[in-house]
Amino acid sequence: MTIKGTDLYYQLHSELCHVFTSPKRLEIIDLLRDGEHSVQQLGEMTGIPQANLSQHLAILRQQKMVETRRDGTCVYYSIADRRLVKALDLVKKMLVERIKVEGRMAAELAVEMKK
Amino acid sequence: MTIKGTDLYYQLHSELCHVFTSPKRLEIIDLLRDGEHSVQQLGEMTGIPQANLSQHLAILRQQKMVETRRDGTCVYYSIADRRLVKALDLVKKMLVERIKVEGRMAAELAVEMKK
DNA sequence: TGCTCATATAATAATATTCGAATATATCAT
DNA sequence: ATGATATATTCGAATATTATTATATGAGCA
Repeated sequence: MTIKGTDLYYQLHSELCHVFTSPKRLEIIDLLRDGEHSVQQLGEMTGIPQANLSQHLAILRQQKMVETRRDGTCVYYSIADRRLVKALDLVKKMLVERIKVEGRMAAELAVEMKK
Repeated sequence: MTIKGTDLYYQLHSELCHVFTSPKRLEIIDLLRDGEHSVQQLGEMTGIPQANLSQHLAILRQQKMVETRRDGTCVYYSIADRRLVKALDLVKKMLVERIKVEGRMAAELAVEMKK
């Protein structure tokens, strides 16, 4: 008996991936990639309003994508599982490659249209 | 000049990841993992109604996650970029591991409560 | 051409997600 | 305890996503 391939599995998997479908959350993850940051620091770096930032961090927490450490009144966030970064990097590579190809196509099209 | 780290980049990245946030799309991707299938076959395997299936396939197409090949009236779908599968497998591993840990915790909790 | 099968698209209703404003909690210093 | 700072939560409105029904396209065949 395994959970793989069941409705419940796909449900949980999609809930996990839901974390990736907000530009703001991706930016937060990117900032945490090289080490922990406090909520305040993240706020300054991203410009996201406090409440909204806290909401996004709550989603990351719920999916156990980040860990927190309290120091006084500050809470420091960090990546909980490096595979998260690895998975995102794979998708990033696909994206960057596609943008390059499309950029090239756009350039070629521009040349064509001059003729 | 690079697109990485820009608002546009995170926007595009989140749109790509949007593909992963539907249990049905994850199931479709899983079925295509080992080779192409026609829309009809996918319909039979998943039980998803034709129109809805077609909509999900359209989203996968838009994000260039799948390729299509026409043979007569049938359209065969296949994975366009293997990194897609690789990225999903990383997330899957995280998920399976977590379920195992939580299952163990639930079992321990049950034992505790008997006492 | 007209018919049928396979697939795609459009429109709509139900549902889920996002963000901002207000409020609550937690820690520290006085 | 009171006040100040940092973070979290709740609620509601705007927006986006999903599934269903109906309709359209496109290929093959009589």
